[in-house]
Formats: sequence, structure tokens, C-alpha cells
Amino acid sequence: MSLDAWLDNLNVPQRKAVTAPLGNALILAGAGSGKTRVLVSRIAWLVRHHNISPHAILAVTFTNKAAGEMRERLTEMLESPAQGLWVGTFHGLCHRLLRRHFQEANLPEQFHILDSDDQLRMIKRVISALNLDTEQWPAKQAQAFINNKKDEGLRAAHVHVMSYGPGRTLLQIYSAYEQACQTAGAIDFAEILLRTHEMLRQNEALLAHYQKRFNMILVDEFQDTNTIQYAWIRLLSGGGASVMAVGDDDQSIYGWRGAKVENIERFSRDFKNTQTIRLEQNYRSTATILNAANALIANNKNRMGKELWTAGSEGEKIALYKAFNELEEARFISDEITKALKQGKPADEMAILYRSNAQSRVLEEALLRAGTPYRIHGGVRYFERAEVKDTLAYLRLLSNTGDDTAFERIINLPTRGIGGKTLDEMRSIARANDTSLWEAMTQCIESKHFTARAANALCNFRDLISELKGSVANLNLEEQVKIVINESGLHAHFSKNKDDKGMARIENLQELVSAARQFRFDYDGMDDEEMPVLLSFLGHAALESGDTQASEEESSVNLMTLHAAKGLEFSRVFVVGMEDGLFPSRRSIEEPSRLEEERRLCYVGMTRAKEQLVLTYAEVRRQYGREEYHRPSRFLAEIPGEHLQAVRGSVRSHSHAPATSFNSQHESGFTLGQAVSHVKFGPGIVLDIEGTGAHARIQVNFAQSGTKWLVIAYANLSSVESV
DNA sequence: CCCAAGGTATTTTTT
DNA sequence: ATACCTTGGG
Repeated sequence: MSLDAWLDNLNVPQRKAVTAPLGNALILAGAGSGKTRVLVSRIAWLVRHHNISPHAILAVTFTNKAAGEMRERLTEMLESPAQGLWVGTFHGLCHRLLRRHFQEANLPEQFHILDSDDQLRMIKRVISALNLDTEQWPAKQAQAFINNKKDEGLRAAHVHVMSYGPGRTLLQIYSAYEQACQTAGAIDFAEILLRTHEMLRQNEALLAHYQKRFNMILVDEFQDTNTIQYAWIRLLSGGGASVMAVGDDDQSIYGWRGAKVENIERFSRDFKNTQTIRLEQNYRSTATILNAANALIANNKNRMGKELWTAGSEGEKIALYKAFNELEEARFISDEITKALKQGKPADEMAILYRSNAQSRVLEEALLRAGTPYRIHGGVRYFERAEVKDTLAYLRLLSNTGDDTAFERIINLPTRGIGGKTLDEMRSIARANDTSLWEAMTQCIESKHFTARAANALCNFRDLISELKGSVANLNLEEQVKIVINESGLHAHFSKNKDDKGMARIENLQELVSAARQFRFDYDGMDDEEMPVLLSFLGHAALESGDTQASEEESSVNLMTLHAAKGLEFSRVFVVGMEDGLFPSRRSIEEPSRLEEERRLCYVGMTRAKEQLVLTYAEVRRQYGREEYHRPSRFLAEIPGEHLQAVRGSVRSHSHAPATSFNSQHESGFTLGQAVSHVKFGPGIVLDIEGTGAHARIQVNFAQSGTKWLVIAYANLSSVESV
């Protein structure tokens, strides 16, 4: 298809964005408004119409998936891969810059990336090296502190804390951690960005080079950028590049991770002559769903302002289901899904979204019992699995004996009689002599520092590594992986456990061989110039979660957190656990800004649905081993009643409902979720009941008139039979 | 070195 | 309820 034909398929604001004159632009792209399409078309437009070389374009995303999608669709549109175009995640692109310019970045050539697990181990080591009480100074807390600061662009030296209190010690840990990483040649995720930013800021020539190169910068999901990412874009575009920022302030759900929604507002101020374009036409959901979502999000203050609309049909009402408890909630959903499957609806077009992972269990059990295929998104990612990381640690140590992180990981895996005492000793020797652990070990062996038993174990380890080095030399990546798995003893070690978990581990190791083969294949076509294949593979393992490759054959119902659902869409969406204290989360209710983020999360969840949206909540829920009573989510009261319809589950024997003994009826005779009718306000759904006797009040979400509190004694409500 | 017992926390997690 | 981690004894 020609580019002009592509343009004809765009709506007016989309076309305006795609064909915007060079210069800065802010695209406020609502959910389902064709954002990726605009981004890709924009690049094609620049290349074709402005004759801008792909070489001069930089497109930044947050996830590898988004980057891959963009690259793919661009190739499709341009009918050839865009040579020289940089498309990638913030981390991926910065990693590339650091590899290219490791010297300017003050890094060793063989620097390696710490994932959050590696980082935590490193911090633990630092804390004990500082002789701090590990009870009083949890590594997790220090990790959060360090990452927060780094996301803000702050080094330990830049952080100001009070001279007393916990800040001082955390800062001490941060500082020691910085040193430990530098010595080990290791950088964590946040450091990738921070280091790149510093490198560019401190190297005029380098900065000038990239500023000159990248005339066009496009940033996706701009609402998710943190301080350092924003600064990086500003720095890189400082030479006069045009920046197109695409985002949606209403879908900012990662504030707790350092993302700054304010960056969207700041953009127009910091980037000169910014043209703002709103994409408000939605191509995904029914009018009912959009109107409900619009009404909900309107309760947030400080929005950029945006209202989704559709040319499509009104669609079905949003179903609201009140369950006795979480088991019954799960059964209802499972039943609904079974019904839909019988009608021929594809399983993978349905999704169950929940606020917290713990909620997935009962849902899974219900689906399992019904024999419904399902898939849980999230959880431990492939390259984060312990056995995979163990194998990679061997590879790392083989290529660089100075890699202490790898050394620590496998020194006693499989167990070979090297205990904590021996290791501690080597650690302090390494620290005293400022050498790697490997060198410290070699020294210890030569100087007969240890008892015969320990020395013997260390010798075995040293010999194993050098033997492996020998057998691996001159082999391709995939064979190297195979050799390491087998000759390191890892295979034997994991084979000992014959249970499901053990079997899964062995499978994962085999999968790693395939991943290496695939990578070797992809590597040949990559323009990641002059990076050795192993190093490149390790970078790939650190920055790619690896969940893109594992796609199951059978069409399955999707289970995931609301966060994980961002960017996806399904015909039928169930949002479960709509209860105050769960969603919105108990920990967010107090603070207005956090509550607003929860509301945005709800907005994201609702706008995932194309045709049908089902909201459910339970009156009582087993949580942390206790039965907890929750009110229906306040978000339910924010959805105009006209879009809601209370539903009942399919008729079933009462013996199946464990909560029959539970009297859910209020003394007034009304129950939550019940459909009622008012003389003046019309039909509605009971959301809450408070008080007793003559003063008892009832909250009803009326179809036409919205949510109201009424005194039961005067309201004269009548009960209505609903679907 | 391995295992069992007890203590603790328990929202979300693009990289 | 539960999973995860630390710690103490065999």
C-alpha cells in the first residue's frame, strides 16, 4: 500500500499528528486511539516525505514488546527494514551506547548488567560488609532507596539527608554499593540510564555527535517516563532535534515506580513550540464502556483533559455481579466463561483482571475445575529463573573470571564443599587487595591459606572452570551452553529432583540451548556491531524478559493483573475484586494522589474491553487467612448507573454456595448488589447500606440519576428482579 | 551440608 | 493461608 493510501485510512487528528511539521509535538493518545499506528506512520512519513534518513531517527519505548511491534509494523509499511533506524527501549538503547563507549562511561569492556535479583544480592553483601544489622537494615528497603535516587538522577554524592536518622545509613549503603558495582564492573537497570546520561553530559564531542545524528526523536508511553529518562531525552534533543512525545496521562499507573506524569505537562514548557494533538476517537470499545470509563476518570483532578468517543455502537451494559465470597465470585466468572465458550467465543479473547496476584489462585482453581484452558501472565520470567541464571553465571565466569557476581552465584553450585566461612575469608582478602574473588581464590590456593579440605574444594572448582574454558573454546554459542549445562554438573544437580519442579528446571535448561541457537541465528542479522556474540547474548538475557518467545498453542483465557493488561485488548473483560480496600488498594485510599492512580488503573482495566465488561465484587473475602468484609469499590459509584446492570449467576443448588448460612441481608431487607427501583429516580443498584433502624441509609447507583444516599425509611424503594 | 521449625510480611513490577 | 527466609540442631 502506498503511503498516501495509509494516510487516507487515518482520521483527522491522526493525520495531523503524522503529517505535523518538523518541530516538537505532544500527542495525547487515548486508549485504543491508534497510537502505534500513528507512531509508525509518522516515521514512514518522515522518511518518505521529508526525506529524512532512518539513520537520523530514534524511537524509544518502554518494553521490548512495544519496540518489536513498532519495528515489525514499520518494516511492513516501508516494505523493507529501515536500515540505521534506532528503535528500542530506554534501557536497550542506553545499553548499546554504553557498550560502544564503555571507556567514556568509565566501565570495563566486559561490564555486565545486574537484574533486580542480582542487585539485591549485591546490596546484601554490601550491608554485611559494612557490619550493619541485617534485621535493622533490610536489603529490600535499601534497594528501593537506591533505585528511587537513581531514577531521580541522584548519585550517593548528590543525596542530601539529615545527619541523623535512617537516611544516613541508607546513604552509606548506597555509597558502598556504588563502589562495589564499579569494582565489579556491574551496572543495574537504573544505572544503565544514569550512566548514559552522565556520559553524554560529560563528553561534549560524544553528545554533539549523537545530537547531530538524531534529528527526530519519538517517545512512546511518555506518561511513564521518570526523571532520568526525561532528562536523557532533553539532553539528546538539545541540538535542535524534533521530539514527538506520545502518551496518555489517564493511563499513568507506574507512579510508584518513579514515573512522573508531570513530565507530560512539563513537555510543552521545556520543549519549544510544542504542538499538542489529542487522539480521542476510540476504535476498540463500545460507547457504553467508553462513557462509563470517561465518567470514572472525570473524578480525577489535574488532568490534561480528554474524552474518548466512538463511532461504533452502544453495546451491552456493563454487568455488575455481587458474590458472597471470592470462591463464589470465581465460580460465577468461570460459569460465564464456559457459557461464552459454548457460544463459540474464543478463549483468548477473554481476560480476567485483578488488582493483586494473590487473587489469581481461586480463579485458577475454578477454571481448572471447569476444564477451561487459561494462561497466567506475569510471574517469574524465563531469564530470571534460578537455573537459567546459574547457567548464564558459568558462561559469564568463563568469559571473565573477574565477574564476582557470577563467581558468588556458582562457587558452591552444585555444592562442592565451599561454605560461607571460606567464602567470607576470600571476600575480605579480595577487598583488602582490591582484586576479584577469582584472584583472591587463586592466591589462597597458592599461599596455602586454607585447610587441606577447603583448599582441595577450591582447586576442584578452579580446575573445573579452566577445563570448561578449554572445552568451550572455538564452539558456537549454542554448543557452549550445552557443554556448560552438562559439564558444570548443573544438569546432574537439577536431575536429582524428580518432581514437577525438577522436571521443569531441566526443561528450562534445554530451552536455554534453543534460545542460544535462536539468538545465534538472529545475531547475524543484527546491527549490534562488533559486540561479541556471548556478550550480546548475556545482554539480551538481562534486558529481555524472554516471555515473548513462549507462546502456547491452545487458545486460552488470560489472567493477569490490571497493570499487566495495559496495552492489551479483549472482547470480554472481567475486572474482579471491585472492593474498597482491595481495589482501590487499602494502601492507596488515604492519599489522594495514590487514589487517583488507582482510578487510572481502573480506567485502564475498563478500556481493555472491546464488547463486554463485567465487574465483580465479593461481600466477604478470605485474605491473609482472615475473613474480611469490604464495601463495594467506590469506583462502582462513579460509574453512571445507566451503564450498569446487576446480574445474577446461573441458578444452582444452594449446597454449592458455602455462604448460604451467611446472612447477607440488611435488617431493612435490602442486600448489596440488589436491583431496586425508586419512584422518582427509576431503577438502580444497591451499593452500600449504613446504620440501623429509622436512620439506616442506603446508597443506590441509579441508572439515570447517578449515585445517591437515601434514608431507607423515606426512600420507598421497591425490589426489582433483574437478569 | 541438609532439614525442620519458627518468624514475618503480604499492591502493582515495562527494564 | 502462605510463601519466603533465617536459624539451630543433627
